[in-house]
Amino acid sequence: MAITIKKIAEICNISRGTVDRVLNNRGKVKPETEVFIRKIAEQMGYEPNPAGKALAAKKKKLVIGVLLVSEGNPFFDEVIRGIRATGIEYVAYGVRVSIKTMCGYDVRRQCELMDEMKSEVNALIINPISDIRVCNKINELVDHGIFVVTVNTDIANSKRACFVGSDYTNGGETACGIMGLLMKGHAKVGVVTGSFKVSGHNQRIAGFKKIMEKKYPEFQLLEIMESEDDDIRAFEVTTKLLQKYEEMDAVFIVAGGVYGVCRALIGQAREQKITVVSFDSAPTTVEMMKRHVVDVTIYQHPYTQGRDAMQVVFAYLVNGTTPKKERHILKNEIKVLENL
Amino acid sequence: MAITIKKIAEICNISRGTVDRVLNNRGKVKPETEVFIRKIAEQMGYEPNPAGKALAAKKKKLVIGVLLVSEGNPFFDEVIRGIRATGIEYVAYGVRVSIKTMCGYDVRRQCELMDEMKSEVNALIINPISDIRVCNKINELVDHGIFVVTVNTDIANSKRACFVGSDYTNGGETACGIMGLLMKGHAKVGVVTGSFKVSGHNQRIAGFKKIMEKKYPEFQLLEIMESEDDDIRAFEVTTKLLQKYEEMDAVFIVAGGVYGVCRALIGQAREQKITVVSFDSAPTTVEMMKRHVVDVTIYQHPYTQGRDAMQVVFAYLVNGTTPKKERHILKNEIKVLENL
DNA sequence: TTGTAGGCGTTATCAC
DNA sequence: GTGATAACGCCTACAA
Repeated sequence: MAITIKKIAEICNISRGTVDRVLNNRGKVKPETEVFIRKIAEQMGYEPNPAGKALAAKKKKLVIGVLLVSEGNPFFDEVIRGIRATGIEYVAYGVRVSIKTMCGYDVRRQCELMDEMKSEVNALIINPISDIRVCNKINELVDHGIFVVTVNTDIANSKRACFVGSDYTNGGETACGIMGLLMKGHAKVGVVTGSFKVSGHNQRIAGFKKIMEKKYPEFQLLEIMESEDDDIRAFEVTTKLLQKYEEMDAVFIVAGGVYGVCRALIGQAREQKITVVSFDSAPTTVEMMKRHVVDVTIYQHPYTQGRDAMQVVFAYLVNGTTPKKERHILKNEIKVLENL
Repeated sequence: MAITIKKIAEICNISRGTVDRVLNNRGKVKPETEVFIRKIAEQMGYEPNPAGKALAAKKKKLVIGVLLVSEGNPFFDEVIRGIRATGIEYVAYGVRVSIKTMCGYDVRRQCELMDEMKSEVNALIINPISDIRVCNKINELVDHGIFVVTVNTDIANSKRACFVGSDYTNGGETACGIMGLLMKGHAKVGVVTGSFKVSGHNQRIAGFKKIMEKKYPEFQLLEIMESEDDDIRAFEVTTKLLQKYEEMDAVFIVAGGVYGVCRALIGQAREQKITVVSFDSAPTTVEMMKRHVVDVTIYQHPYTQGRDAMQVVFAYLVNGTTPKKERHILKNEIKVLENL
């Protein structure tokens, strides 16, 4: 049988209450007693019992806040589905989930919503906009005692406890790896990225280039265009690419705008001659896979991202466990129509 | 706040003990009282609290038995890793894991080991040999009150509570899907299966054929050979295939023997001209991917299979939850070197 | 057949 | 500062 607070109390000849105060840093303990108790607990290898914690947690009425820049992005529909499904399991532990979504990269709005949540939640799951003001606001919440987990996108040098998402560089590497096989090592590739301002997109491109240089010297990267994750814009830039490069036989779609790119290919009747690798599996992307326009897509486990972020938060709030790894990285998977 | 046993007891004006006896089918309750209590519980939507159950479960010293035909099969090394890692999390709940492994498809031995475990475990995770005697033995354990979960391979018409594994047919479909893309729809395919006696292997072949007929009419399936999951045998049959079919430009490896197949390809200096799709990522398979002999491999999440099987068992034993779905199916993923 | 009570481990609330 | 005690929800002896 493992060591408990009660046992430590007996051994130290003090009450469980005091041991609890020490082990949970609640203060109001004489320094000597504190040191002594800590030593004993350490020595005996005390590990809090998750079931006990969970049972006691019911009274706390914990709230997990979720703040996502997700509106109009089908990827996040899945993330939210994972969060909701997991949240239902947690009601028995007295945990409630409060989800707020927003649309577009509006730094001020994200900070505002975080301010609102500051007094209402015990933890926050967020896909932060990459901006110093958001970073500072996150740090502010953390200092206020809120447990913050970033999901899908991380924010550098912030005090967030954990990041749950995929490895962007590896996503690009994987895209190039499969494209190399599909093209037998020879391709003239057009690239449609989301934005040069989004580091995740740039990382994917860097990963793609890295494998290209290492494994596929016959690959030729024609040009990189920005779609701003917008289908219309994607349609326009792809049309330009097609006109400019008659020889183009592959397209790497780094981010959103998949549908727009495909419509451009179809519009120029080049969709059967060009191999397309994209990311994620939005409904329109799936449709384009069924029409054999998109050949393969790289999948980032959106549902699992939501679920795992919730599990990390739950483990902390209810069981008092801090995540083992500060980055929780999911694999990039390759999907064809058959294993979607 | 959710409804508890205590509340039901108050409402019914009887003791918690009696309510507990009813709700957990322990008998020794007057039929009328039983009916009444059940009605109230139903009405109020009683759901046992997992934390309470977990806490009380500590005294039971539960044992999860694991019986795997796994020796010499690297796929199961990963399954076991998932089981072990998950098991460690469960010691705090008084749950112990007892793993027995065996080698080769020895029905009598598997039944013997199940007999041994019958009196020692509260649940069993097993990859059953497809045989009526094993099926009967499983039913015997279930009738004896043991919660049985099959992992990786299911056994038809048994009383097992849940199956955790992948969809074999879809695995074959996925293999054909990606091969179709790699070969631009034109291939003369040699197939090396494990055994015609193993239904999972046959299902994969059926899935492959299905997509072939539907999507790739130009595919030609040359011949199917059995390797008996043995590298030497695989080497031999592949060598024969190579000699017989000069035109062969693709190989579909349905099960084990990947290394043997690859060595044959290398031996005949055909490895660069032939596209290879295999299953799983044994160390030798990874090596052959690095040497560009195997192009892609289909991945069945072995670690996750182990982990999820444990979670299903835990939820039942400790939280009293029966699995929502009787089949817990993991996706078939496509792996290249970059996203292994 | 039913009721009582203590314990599983942690935590909050008192009283001292 | 510290200690005692009653929850949290469930289970199981044992008593009636």
